[in-house]
Amino acid sequence: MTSTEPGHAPAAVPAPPPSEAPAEVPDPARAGMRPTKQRRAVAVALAREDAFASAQQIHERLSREGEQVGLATVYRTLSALADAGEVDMMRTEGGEAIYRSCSPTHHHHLVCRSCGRTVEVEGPAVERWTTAIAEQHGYAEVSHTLEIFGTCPECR
Amino acid sequence: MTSTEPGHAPAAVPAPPPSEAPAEVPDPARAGMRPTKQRRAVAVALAREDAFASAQQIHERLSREGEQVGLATVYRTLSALADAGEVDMMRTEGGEAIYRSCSPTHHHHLVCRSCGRTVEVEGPAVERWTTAIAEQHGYAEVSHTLEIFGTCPECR
DNA sequence: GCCGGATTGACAACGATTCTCAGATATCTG
DNA sequence: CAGATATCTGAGAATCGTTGTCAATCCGGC
Ligand SMILES: [Zn+2]
Ligand SMILES: [Zn+2]
Ligand SMILES: [Zn+2]
Ligand SMILES: [Zn+2]
Repeated sequence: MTSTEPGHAPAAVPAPPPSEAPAEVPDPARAGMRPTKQRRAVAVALAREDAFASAQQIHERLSREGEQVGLATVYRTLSALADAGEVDMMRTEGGEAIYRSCSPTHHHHLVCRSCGRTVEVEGPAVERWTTAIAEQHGYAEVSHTLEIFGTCPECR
Repeated sequence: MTSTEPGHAPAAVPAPPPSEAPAEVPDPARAGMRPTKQRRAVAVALAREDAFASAQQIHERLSREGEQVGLATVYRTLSALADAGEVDMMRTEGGEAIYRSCSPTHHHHLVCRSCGRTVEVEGPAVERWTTAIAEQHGYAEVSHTLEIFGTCPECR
């Protein structure tokens, strides 16, 4: 996992919040798209984000940091990465699409309603339950969505 | 619940899909809104629907059946009923808001990707799990969303 | 029936997302 | 490396679901 990091780790790191994993940078190429400068910029920007972000937010951040990427391109790139499974996509209560660079395995999210801080969670039991329920009712090709919302410790 | 039907039930009914509960009609009044003709029309239309429906769909159906209700009113009514908890609201993959008249208790949905046919499901274990996970991470005021998608028997 | 606040509806306004298409680029070929 | 070619980009127009505006209408209570 941290294998890409040069092994210079000092012993006294200030305890990086044990929670988050080192946000892997989504790879356009891996998604079968040409790795253009713009796409890489979007991927990197998203990887830096520690919460779900909308296309507009990413675009705004890129602009603010000098990276000139057209809004339409940001939309296209995020949408494509999501389709390819390189990033996770969910919708705000208002219906806006928001994206996040997550670990590659199937998981769900525990999201802070206030600051957006997100924890990835896994629930094998739930996975089994959804499949079982669906099959019980004769539904095939089962998939599901599951998100948990709450107010994180920092925000209380 | 079939009490509004005259009791002429022959023994050979084509097996009404044993699945569905008798869709209760959402009550505007119960939601603290004046029970106007338009609102009742929307409520009834929704209750008749056996799948999630969008504001536009409801509006279209009403128009087709003679009931003249402004599109804006349909939007306002559905949104208000949802806020009041009289109906369930979820979003399509495309972000469109869709509504359904459901049983009043907390539940989730098993939805057919193709025809929208919906089964209400309950999972006490999942409820407990989400709460536990959230508290484990220090998140408070926990809520969650969970939907299961698949292709129903009729659509295969 | 009459009054005042709630509701409606036609239409404008909005915000997010997608489309269009000419010009810039990445990749491939030789 | 140059040229051919398919892909990608960006600015702005266009879509689309949804909400805001506001005069006309309706509802419930007196
Ligand atoms: Zn994720
Ligand atoms: Zn928080
Ligand atoms: Zn429901
Ligand atoms: Zn179906």
